[in-house]
Amino acid sequence: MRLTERDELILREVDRWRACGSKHIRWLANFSGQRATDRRLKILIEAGYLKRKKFLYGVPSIYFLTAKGKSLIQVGTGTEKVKIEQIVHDRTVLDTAIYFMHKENLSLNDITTEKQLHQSDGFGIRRHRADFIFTKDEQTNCVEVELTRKANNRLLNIIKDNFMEYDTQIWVVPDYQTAILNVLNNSQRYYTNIEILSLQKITDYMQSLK
DNA sequence: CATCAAGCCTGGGTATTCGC
DNA sequence: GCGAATACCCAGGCTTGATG
Repeated sequence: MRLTERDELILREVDRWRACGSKHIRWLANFSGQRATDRRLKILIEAGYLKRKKFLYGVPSIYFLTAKGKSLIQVGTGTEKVKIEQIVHDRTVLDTAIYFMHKENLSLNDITTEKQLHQSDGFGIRRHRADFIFTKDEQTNCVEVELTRKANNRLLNIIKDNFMEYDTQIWVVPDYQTAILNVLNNSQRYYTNIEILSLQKITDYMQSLK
C-alpha cells in the first residue's frame, strides 16, 4: 500500500485524542462516508500502523497507534493505559470537538487536546487541563465535558482557573446532572466567561450527521 | 516519443452478516 | 430490530509495458 497525507493525518489524530473511533475519524479526516473510512482503517491496520481494540459492549472499537505507526509520525513510544471508565467520556469529547469544528468552522489546527496540553506542560506536571481548547478570532476557548459529578471544590477550582486562562469556558453537561448545573449557574454570577451547553445538543447533532 | 490496453489500487454504494 | 463490521460489485485513476 501507499501511504497518503490523509493516512498520516489519521495517525496524528488517533495519537492526540484518547478514544478515537471510526465514526470520529470519518469527520476528522474528511472521508466521504463511513464505508470508505472503515475500509481505509482496515488497510492501515493490516499494514501495521494501527490497531483496533474493543473495550465495552455497546461502545464501538477504539483505534490506537502501533509502534510502527508511532515511529512514522515521530511520537513517543510510551504506552498510556486506557481507563475503561473514561472511554465514554473521551468519545463524547470527540463528538463535542466535531460539533464545534462544524459550528465554528474550525480546522484541526485550531484545536488542542488535553493530551497535547499536558505534553506542552512538560513531564511530571499534573495540573488539570480542559478536554480541549480551540482558538477562533484571536480568542482562546476551553471545553469541559462533565458527565459525572466531581467534588464541588474541585469543580470550583477548575472554573476559577479557566476564568483566569481562557476567554470562554464551555461546559458540556447532561441535562440530568442538576448538581453540576447548579454549581455552574451559581458561578456565572462571579465568572462572566461561562457557557453551558446541553449534552443533548451534541448527541442530536452527531445523530443528524450520518 | 505518443498512445493505448491491462492490471492494480482505492473509493463509492449497497447488501449481508454479526453481536447484542 | 439495531448499529457495527464485513462482503460484493462497479467506476475512476494511476502505473506499466507493449506497440507503432
